[in-house]
Amino acid sequence: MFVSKEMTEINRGSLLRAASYLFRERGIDGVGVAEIAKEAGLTHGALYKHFPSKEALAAEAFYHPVAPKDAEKDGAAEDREISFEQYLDAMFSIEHRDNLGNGCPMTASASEIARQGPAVAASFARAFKEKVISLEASIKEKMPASEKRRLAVSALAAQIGAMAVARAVAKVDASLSKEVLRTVRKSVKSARAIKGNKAKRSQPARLTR
Amino acid sequence: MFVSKEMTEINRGSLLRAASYLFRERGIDGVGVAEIAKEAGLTHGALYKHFPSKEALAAEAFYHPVAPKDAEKDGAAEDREISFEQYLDAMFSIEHRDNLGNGCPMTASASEIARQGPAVAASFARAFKEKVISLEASIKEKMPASEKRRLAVSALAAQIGAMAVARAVAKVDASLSKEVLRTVRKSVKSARAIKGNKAKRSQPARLTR
DNA sequence: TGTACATCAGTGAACGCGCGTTCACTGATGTAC
DNA sequence: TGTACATCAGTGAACGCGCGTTCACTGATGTAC
Repeated sequence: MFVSKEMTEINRGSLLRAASYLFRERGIDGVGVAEIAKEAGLTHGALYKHFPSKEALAAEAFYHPVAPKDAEKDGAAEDREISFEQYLDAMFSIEHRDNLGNGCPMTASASEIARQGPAVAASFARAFKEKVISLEASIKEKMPASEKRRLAVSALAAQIGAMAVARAVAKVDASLSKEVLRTVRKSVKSARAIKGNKAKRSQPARLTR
Repeated sequence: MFVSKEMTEINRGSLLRAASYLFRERGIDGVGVAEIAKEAGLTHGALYKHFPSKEALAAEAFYHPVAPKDAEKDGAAEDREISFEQYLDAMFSIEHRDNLGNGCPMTASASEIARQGPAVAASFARAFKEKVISLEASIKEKMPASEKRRLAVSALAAQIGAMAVARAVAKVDASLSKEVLRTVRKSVKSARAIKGNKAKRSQPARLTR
């Protein structure tokens, strides 16, 4: 167990991957460093040779979430070429609710970020903005950039809220849990359709000004 | 300090009020029993004469949130007669972000409920449903009940998500924090306007079927 | 290429800390006489 | 109405526990000769 340079980097990657998965699944406060290290096949002591603190690890894990096991080396192969519609279907699905670990990194931790340190908050902000940009790019309808951004921000916020509620009540009121996901998805979708229509009418006039 | 029957009930109320405020402000995991008891002017030991556990206290505090200091005895004087529009303005305001303690009981705790026990989850579900009903009632536009419910559920979920994000990034990116609140509020409002319009056209046909 | 030795990732016991909870004790309240 | 005493809300020290973090130690790695 006593470790070549190559192995060191692999272990660091394992720690990040485990942290990324577990934080997304159960939130930052919901997982301890010991469990993260164990999941990575190490002890908690080793974790502190790679990261100065749990907060630093959390900040980095949020900064660039790591794919679970089948790591695709070729860059950002994640969010490639899926439509806004597909995004929404995936975001608000029951499967996503029950398997948040591979989903968006903000959902499970959302309401506890305010209690974390500034490094985590900054990382959360960055992750949020990137996701917004990624969402904007998936909107194919013609509409002003500001409308796209509004749609993307609203969709993300709605997803975070809906998922939090859906998970909170899942065990105690399964039908409410499903209703929330279904309902909010529908609202977001119809907002897009309508804004798309509105934009088609109003946008040319705006552009020529 | 050693307590008449009357004083006992007052103290119980103080504990509930302190818990309700602090849980709403900082989430269940963000506050300890000692702080709650201190806020109520008691010690943590006394708390366990009134509630068997922190979870039981949290469940009850969620069940019927208590007004802060100026306790209005005359029943549910809270949500009386404000319009959906005003609801939204209050929900998505900066003031609400920075003073969640007197706001809706779910926002600060949203993403940590899934880690709490079933009593808290049940209480959360109940609080959510009641808030939905209260919101539905504030929608004056003519539209099918199902549309009202969709609007109410979506507005609440969006608020929970937007507020979580707004609070998370408030210290680290103030403009993003404001943008999220403003943007999501606008989306919810326009969804209402549009659904209202759509409903006016399609609802009569639906009713006669 | 072979040998001696410094490096440093990883180990696991131990630390301090705050948490939720328990419990022996206190003494004003409020009942029984 | 006055006295004796059981009740029980409140106190605060103490409990066990899990947390994030530290640290003396280990021993394969990989460099210097």
